[in-house]
Amino acid sequence: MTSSANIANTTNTPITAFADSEIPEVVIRRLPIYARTLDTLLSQGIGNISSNDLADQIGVTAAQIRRDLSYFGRFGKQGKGYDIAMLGAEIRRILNLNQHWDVALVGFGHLGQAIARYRGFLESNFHIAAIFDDDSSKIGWRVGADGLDVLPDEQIAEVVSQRGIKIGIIAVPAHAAQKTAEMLVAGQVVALLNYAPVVLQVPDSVCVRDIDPIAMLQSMTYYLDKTYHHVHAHSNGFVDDD
Amino acid sequence: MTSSANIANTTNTPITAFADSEIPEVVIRRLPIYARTLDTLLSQGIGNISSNDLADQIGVTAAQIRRDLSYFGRFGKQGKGYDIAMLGAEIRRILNLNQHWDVALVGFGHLGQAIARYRGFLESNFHIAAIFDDDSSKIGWRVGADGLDVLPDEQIAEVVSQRGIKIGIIAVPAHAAQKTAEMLVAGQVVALLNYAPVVLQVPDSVCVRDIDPIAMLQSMTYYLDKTYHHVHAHSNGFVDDD
DNA sequence: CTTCGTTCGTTATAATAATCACAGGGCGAC
DNA sequence: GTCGCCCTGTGATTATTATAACGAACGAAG
Repeated sequence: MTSSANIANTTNTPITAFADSEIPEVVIRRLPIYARTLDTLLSQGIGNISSNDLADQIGVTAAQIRRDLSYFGRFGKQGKGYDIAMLGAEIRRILNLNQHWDVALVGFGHLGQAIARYRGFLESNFHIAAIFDDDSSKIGWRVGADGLDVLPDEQIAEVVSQRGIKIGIIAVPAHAAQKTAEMLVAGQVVALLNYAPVVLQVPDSVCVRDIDPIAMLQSMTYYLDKTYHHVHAHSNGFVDDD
Repeated sequence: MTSSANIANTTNTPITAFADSEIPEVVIRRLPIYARTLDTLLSQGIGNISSNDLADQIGVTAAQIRRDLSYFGRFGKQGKGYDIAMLGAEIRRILNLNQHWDVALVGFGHLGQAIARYRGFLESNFHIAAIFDDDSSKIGWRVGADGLDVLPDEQIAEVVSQRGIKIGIIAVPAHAAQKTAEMLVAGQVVALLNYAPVVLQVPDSVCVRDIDPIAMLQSMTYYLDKTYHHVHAHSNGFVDDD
């Protein structure tokens, strides 16, 4: 059975099988932000923090943080707050961030190359272990420090399943995204990070996250125009009153 | 008063002033996907569609689509469904997508350059109208078809406010993101698309959307390991049983 | 040893969002 | 016309998520 991935990964009820746990998916999505914030605090030499102060840093309520964490255990001390190093480690353990995760990148155009070079990735616990493209002129390129070859996309399923890669990044044009998703799924990939502006149809067991900057901008202009519709100054100096 | 932007732009209740309308923000976030899907259908020569069929395409329920649209009016016909061209136009009107929006891009490293080149942007109704960087070696670069100059970031507030730019894209390293946000806000920008992995502290009146691929991956590995923790095949052919 | 201020974990409550379900409009067939 | 089917829009209901509130734990100070 196939169901399409949730819209822009917003609140949408995940009827999906990967999230049938008792812990709400929204909570899981907040954990990486908690972990990252704790890392920052730790690097500033701070040893512990109350849910209140942490909440201020992150922009949520203290109750939400305490509630979120309570799904997983009791990590704080009354009167004291949370030990930052310990809580960070706990969250990373919960999210399985203590291991490195191999990732397959499909699409090596501008976007794919930018992803491959992105410092955030290089510094993370995710490692691009295979790169694919359908453009024969790109096949065989040597990429990065570990000399990765760009492989033809027909090999996705075979290579990915052979290497046990469970995470795929889709950085292909919209028209090729669904096909790409299917090839990755055929190779037993169960998590997809999708940069293509399409709603992927994948089995319920596959977890999808969409990165969709245009949709984000478009959802913001809804609010924008409430105030800025009538007079819009352009860079040519003229004023455009529609 | 300043509040930090909501976590990863997930469900979080928007206490923020920009969203104090009666229409839920989650609904607004779905509209761009509806619009895009309708565009695709239209380009396939389909003239109208029922909420049921549209729901299948998008991966939501039909009731949700009907309910979402009902916030804005009555666009369908009983027994017939929605006229695709008309509904698409209505949604674009609601989202203020009928005008072009000038955008300021801050940060012209790998990421910023990839954004500037990204086809999705070029084809959208958003137009990069100013580019800033703090690296003096990049200042003065001529960029793109319209010969944009890369400007020093001290000029952000001045240039952005003078040109009436209301949308900013933050593509700077994490450590510079907060300062960048402040400069943009000082220039009267009211919508921020933030690629930096930090929670921005901005006034309630400013709308922020975060793009955070690492956080997305990290939230997916929570589910992954449930099944794939014990045996993790590496590309070297060995099997790593932790 | 007791008191006091602090802060957690958790239960109870409120707010939000999604779904159900159905009345009624619309259209084609006959 | 009227029957039957399809499909919308929306009130009612349920599910989910966030917030509030508070008892109990901890530690410092006297």
